[in-house]
Amino acid sequence: MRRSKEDAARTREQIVEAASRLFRQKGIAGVSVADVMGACGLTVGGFYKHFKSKDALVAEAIERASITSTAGGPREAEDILRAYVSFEHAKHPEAGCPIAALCSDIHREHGAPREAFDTALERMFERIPAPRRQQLAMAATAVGAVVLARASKDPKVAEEVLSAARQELLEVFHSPRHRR
Amino acid sequence: MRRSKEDAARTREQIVEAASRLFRQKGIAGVSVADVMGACGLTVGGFYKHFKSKDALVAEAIERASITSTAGGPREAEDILRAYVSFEHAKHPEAGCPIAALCSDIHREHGAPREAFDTALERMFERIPAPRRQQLAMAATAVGAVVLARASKDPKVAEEVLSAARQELLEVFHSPRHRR
DNA sequence: TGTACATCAGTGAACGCGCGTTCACTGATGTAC
DNA sequence: TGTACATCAGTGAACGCGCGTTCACTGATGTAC
Repeated sequence: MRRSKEDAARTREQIVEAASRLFRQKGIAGVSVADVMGACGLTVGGFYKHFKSKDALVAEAIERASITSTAGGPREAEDILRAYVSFEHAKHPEAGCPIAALCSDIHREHGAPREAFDTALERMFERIPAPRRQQLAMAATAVGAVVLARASKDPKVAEEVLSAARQELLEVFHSPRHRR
Repeated sequence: MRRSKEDAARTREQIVEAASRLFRQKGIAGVSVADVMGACGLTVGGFYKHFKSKDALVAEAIERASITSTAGGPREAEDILRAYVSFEHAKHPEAGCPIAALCSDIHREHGAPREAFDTALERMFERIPAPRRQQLAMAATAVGAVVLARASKDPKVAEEVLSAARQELLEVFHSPRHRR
């Protein structure tokens, strides 16, 4: 039956929120529209009252994740870096960076999800207080470390990779080569 | 109808080869058993005369890619690095590093594919002539750069990321911090 | 070396299943009078 | 303010489709005599 405008808006928010967590956790192809709706206590059919297609939701979920995953975290560049390249982050993709979580899913996508990802990528670069060249190199190291840590079965190797990348990044930050 | 032992062995090789290229290009979930067999000019049914399951093929395909993707390339560490963190590599996942191609697919897999990937990962680390800590950090940067280059829609950004990572890696290689 | 038979690589249709999307329906909400 | 009606959020079944896997079948290959 029909719901009030406020209820409907709240439902829509819930769907984006759930999708944003589920996609990061299980990948885009690994989560069905029914999974997302189920996580909100709803049934599949209602989905299309809120979104044109699964792709439209994917795009919104990426954008949402790209904004909220950095909110409430540390403010200082070094602390952000330490939090990003951490075991905690590697262990919890559903609450973490959508770029690290979806980077190899995304290059098979087209249209809106692709563009949302590109925007998220630029947003990430901008958050690193360094000249462009180092923004890019540091982003590569940070994302690579998290992705490899997640990929390796052995948590000891995961921690090793993260710690190595963390050290490397902090050295770059402190080296005379690094100019703000 | 039945084929000679030699023909059958050749077919098996063909399947692994085709799978190894297709999985790297389109992801594990993006390639069906029928796709692989079709690429070899065969029909689906015959697949199970050669492999227990799709997963068994995935594991073999990863192992194969991990060995062949480095064969025939440059021998010198710096040249290997330059070839790895290149636009050419980013543009051709099907012939490149299976780790960069499948890193975010893999952490949803279990069993044999997972183990094959772990082995490939260790193989990659070992190929970098540096102390363990730097092997890991450099691998993270290299993989991260290729993955981000592939993820970004704009080829200019892709080239920027690769070039930044390449420079960073070469500096680490040449810095006094780097000890063989 | 020749013959009879078992083996098995490859075919093509079928299986159950889960997917994204559509649809007729329900009934509370919102609106026009 | 009260009433009649249109709207539309959410339901649950159905759609066509592609998937991994199974299966009865075919006929050349390999083997036992």
